[in-house]
Amino acid sequence: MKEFVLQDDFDLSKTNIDYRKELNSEQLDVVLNGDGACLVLAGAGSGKTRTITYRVAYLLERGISPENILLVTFTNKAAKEMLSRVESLLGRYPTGLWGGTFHSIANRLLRIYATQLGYTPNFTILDQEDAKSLIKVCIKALNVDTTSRRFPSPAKLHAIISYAQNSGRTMNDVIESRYPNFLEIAPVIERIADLYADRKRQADAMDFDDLLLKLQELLFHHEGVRQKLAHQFEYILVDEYQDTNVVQAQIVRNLASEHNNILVVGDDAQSIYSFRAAEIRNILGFPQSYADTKTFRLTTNYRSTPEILAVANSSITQNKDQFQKELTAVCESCERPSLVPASNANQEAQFIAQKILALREQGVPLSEIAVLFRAAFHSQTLEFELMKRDIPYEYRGGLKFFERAHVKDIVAHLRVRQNSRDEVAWMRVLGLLNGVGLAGAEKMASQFRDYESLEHIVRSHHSVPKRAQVGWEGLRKTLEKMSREEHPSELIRAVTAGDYRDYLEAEYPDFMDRLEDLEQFALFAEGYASLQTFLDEVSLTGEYGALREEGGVEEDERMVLSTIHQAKGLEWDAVFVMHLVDGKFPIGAALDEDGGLEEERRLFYVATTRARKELFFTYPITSGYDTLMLSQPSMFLQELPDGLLEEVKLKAGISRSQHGSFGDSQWDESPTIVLNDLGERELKPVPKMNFLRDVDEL
DNA sequence: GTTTACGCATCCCCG
DNA sequence: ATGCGTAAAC
Repeated sequence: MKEFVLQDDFDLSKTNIDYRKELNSEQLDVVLNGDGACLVLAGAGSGKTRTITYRVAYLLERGISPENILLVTFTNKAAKEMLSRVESLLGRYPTGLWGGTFHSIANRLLRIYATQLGYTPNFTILDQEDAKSLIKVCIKALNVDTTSRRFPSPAKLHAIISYAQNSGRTMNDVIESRYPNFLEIAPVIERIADLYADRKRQADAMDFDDLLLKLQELLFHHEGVRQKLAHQFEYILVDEYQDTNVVQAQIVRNLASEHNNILVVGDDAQSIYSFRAAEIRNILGFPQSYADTKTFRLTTNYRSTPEILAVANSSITQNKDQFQKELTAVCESCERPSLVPASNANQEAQFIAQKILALREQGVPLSEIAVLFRAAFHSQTLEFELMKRDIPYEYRGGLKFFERAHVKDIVAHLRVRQNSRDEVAWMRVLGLLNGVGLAGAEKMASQFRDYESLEHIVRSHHSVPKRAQVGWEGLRKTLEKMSREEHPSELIRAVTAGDYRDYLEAEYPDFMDRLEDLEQFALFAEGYASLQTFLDEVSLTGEYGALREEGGVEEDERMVLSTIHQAKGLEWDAVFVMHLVDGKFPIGAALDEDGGLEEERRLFYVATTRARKELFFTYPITSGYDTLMLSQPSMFLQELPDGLLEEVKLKAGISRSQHGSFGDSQWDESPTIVLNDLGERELKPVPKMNFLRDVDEL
């Protein structure tokens, strides 16, 4: 056992926590010797979160003030979880500790220093959709000819602009290397990008990229601020460092520039955010960037069975561009992961639903079961199946609650209340009025630009298109009421009590449900003291912080549907990875990109290593409802050596299979897949009745 | 010139 | 289901 050099001024026997007992030697080493520049290479399931949590607790026990510690995590949820674990370790919540994502930390700091950068402290945050609509306005304002072949969509344009900013490269460079087909229109794209930046300025607004960029700008150009902050953050810990980009790395470097106590944790095998310009060299080159870096390795996997790890280890060795590593399992042996070919997406969904029920019978709680997929919309068929069987689930990925149209409408109202220069919000609010489209909204919004506050705008006279006059009068009443209110929940109710209610009723058949949503939203808002904090939370998390109860079902009783990206850092007893066919996973579009295939494989690695005990790989061998198309199983499955997986055959009498326990009679009706003598798959015709039923379910 | 209605393709991943 | 582009009405 390795000996540890302890801090002279600190006696480990006097701590509340028995670090030696609760951590393994690798973890303990990090916790006790994590001062200075430290790189922790932590494999999946190696107790990374545990190590960081104990490290924070240790620092606090050593007498470091919470406000001198900065903990950067990949999601805000992760930060909250870690801090509450610190609380249960220490018996007190580390109030004042800085924890959150890069974006949320940047937001907090920028609210303080906004004026030094030419923004006001109540600047607006633009989300993806806002950014898109502002770019749309810019395209129109520039009179760009978009009819010429293959002009990029606003979303694509934003992706290009965003990538350039996050990678610290020029637009031209990015277009040349990643979007060569847009090379001829590169000058046009740059003009759009410039106008987009101007418009954001004018609206006192930042998009997500600006949050990072402006913070970096602040630290770089304002020496006093850098010194103050770098002095404040005595200890900095960064989780998931393999997914940081160059801007984030610069921010970290600046913030750590006084004390140099910078501890980063990550795993190059789990780098899955290159589309966000994540820079793997940040972690690989960390020892070169920081002198006297101490490197730690966590290589013992406490999460998964050896059989699951064998699959993960074997798969990731196919990647060339990586550190060689192998995770060692300590869990007991169990069954091999299952390989489940289904005849179509519907049967795949049926199998998963059925198996989930069987697992629950065996005593696995629903909250310990997850189904993972590559793209948010891959879960559709499964969702129908789960609803049909009343299996409660929680969906992660895809449209977040705060991104739903009616919620965004309300938020837009709140935003103009907070920042009356917020052009994007105005466009949305005005666009709701009858007779007002893109042009009309812009005409009106441009008149509002010079006013100081909402109150002034409401009291003044504006030229309003004839068709919109009635609508505007209604809106003016709502805004008038809003300018007298302060609290977010009252503001929300002011909107839903006004003309917006009529709009909802006219527009959506399910408007009662939506009104109910908005009342929930107002209730949620009651927990916030200021409008600014509330809006920040809405923009930066996209989802309720605390899970709400739906239909009386609490979190514990629900299984999880999630994209693999969102499943990062999480774990479950039983995991299904679905839609494992070529074209879907690895997803076709990824193969065009440099290193795309290897990133897809890392994604497969992340998915695999989420499972503790049971793992199922499922895929439909056909797709389409009218014309059946045969699909190939994912290459990630095909490239695995024989014997790692247990193939499950779905057919009549399936209860005889080794996995047993789904001998439900309805399987007799299901399409049949058998292996012929050569081991090739034969597809039996799909029974007609069954086929029609499938169609009805759409 | 604008708005809106309608048919069509489309949808990777995130804060 | 959403969002785009195109064509008809205000």
